[in-house]
Amino acid sequence: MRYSACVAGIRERARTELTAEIVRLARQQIEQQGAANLSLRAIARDLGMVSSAIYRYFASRDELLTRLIIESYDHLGEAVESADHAVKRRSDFRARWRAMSNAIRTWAFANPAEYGLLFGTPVPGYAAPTDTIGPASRYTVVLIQLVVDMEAAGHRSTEKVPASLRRDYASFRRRFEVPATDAMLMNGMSAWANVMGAINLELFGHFHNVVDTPGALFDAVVELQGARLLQSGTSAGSRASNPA
Amino acid sequence: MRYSACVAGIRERARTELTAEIVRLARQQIEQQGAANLSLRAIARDLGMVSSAIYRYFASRDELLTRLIIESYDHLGEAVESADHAVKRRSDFRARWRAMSNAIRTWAFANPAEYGLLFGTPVPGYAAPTDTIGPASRYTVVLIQLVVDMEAAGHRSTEKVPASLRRDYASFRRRFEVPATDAMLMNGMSAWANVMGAINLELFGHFHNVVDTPGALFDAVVELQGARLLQSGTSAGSRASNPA
DNA sequence: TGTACATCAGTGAACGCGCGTTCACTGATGTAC
DNA sequence: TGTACATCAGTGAACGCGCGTTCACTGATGTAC
Repeated sequence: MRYSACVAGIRERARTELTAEIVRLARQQIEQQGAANLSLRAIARDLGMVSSAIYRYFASRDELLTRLIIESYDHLGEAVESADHAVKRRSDFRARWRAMSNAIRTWAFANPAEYGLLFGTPVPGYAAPTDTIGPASRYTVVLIQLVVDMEAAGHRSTEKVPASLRRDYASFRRRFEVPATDAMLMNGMSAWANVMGAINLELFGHFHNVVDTPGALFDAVVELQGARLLQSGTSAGSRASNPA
Repeated sequence: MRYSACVAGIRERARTELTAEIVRLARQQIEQQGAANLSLRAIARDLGMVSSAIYRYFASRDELLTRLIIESYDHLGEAVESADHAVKRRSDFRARWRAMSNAIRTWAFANPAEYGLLFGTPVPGYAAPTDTIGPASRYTVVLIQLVVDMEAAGHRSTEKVPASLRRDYASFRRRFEVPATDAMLMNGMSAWANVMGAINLELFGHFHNVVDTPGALFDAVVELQGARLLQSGTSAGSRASNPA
């Protein structure tokens, strides 16, 4: 048994390989026909297996969907993390903001169906289990960290935060141990919504007949939003207000 | 024949009524199970008719979908228009911005599936015909008009607009006869993306575990964005910069 | 090293359900003379 | 006002396809003695 644990058992290895293959085919399938039409039978067909065989690997269609969602969130998170980490001057907040925004958009356009799975219309009849919460927050952690770092570097937002949000932000700070003021959180979330909105509109075709080079519009939105993030009053030197 | 044209023919009347009924049931159906699962047979069942009867009213499922999309865009457009028109002081741009943003959100939450139909993941296999373009732009016209009115009142945005967008904005101005500077258009589109993003995130459940009163967050985002729209340098008096 | 048993991947048939679309038809409503 | 014909809404059966999930089974791979 120690032996089999080392070599990881030929059966066990086949198992993980086939599981991965199923997931890969599933991803390919939603890329082509949308998540709502994900079909276990079609996957089995592609795999050259009988349809019921899938049930040796996933207990149900929903379980497979959950796996896809979790992996997608993880891929997105990874992309955003590594884009941020690639910015060497950690105090160059504008560059970091640009990097992470572009990472989200790039990932979205490289994997439109997966993006739709995460951020589009929820799949009817599917209720996301709690296991998705962790991975779902991964890419947002990067955004939050940016705000926190900015604050640590002396940036202070002067935006007015409505009273109704103060309690929410207080519990948010506690839950995720985020040392950031209400105003900065506010600012960060607005920036987040801005980027996600621009991507949604572009990816789902709402820039047709509006603008011919939507990529440029996205860049401009990111620049504008970045400038606003930084423009918020800084109590430390003027280090952060150098324009692009 | 003049007679039948006046009373609009009993047959004709029955026809328009049944058509409306089909659309109503279709809308009800996507509200419950999503647009991807819209089923002609189910509608016929609800109607107490045989499934093939639907084909007397719609040539195909896609035609019905198109009808739903067009009507939804129209309802949204109507809601946004009347919210804007309800603001009596036309120069109170902040109030108008608030009114139209809230109208979009209110409509979205009152008709989540229809909103999803318009702004969520596109229905797989469905290609929107050109008839949808007009209605689709209806609500955006209201937003654009706000920007134009602001500009006419002396507001000037100082945002830098990247060269790559200038040609787009030039043709946009020409096509829709919109007398607004690049910078103002830029600003308006960013605001648009911000509102749509916030609604998408909230409606599709991405504020869970982030904030407990997402409505308040939306309001705050709208206020922030409104302030930014107005804060852009004004060359006329200070009339527009009165805070809420 | 070899035998007896347990695990488990994949099979094939079936259950019970869904769907969009076509087509020849009946019978009622409308139209023209 | 009455008759002959055309229009058209709704029927019912069929085509050809899809789906998720269950279940008793075979036969290979792994395990314990």
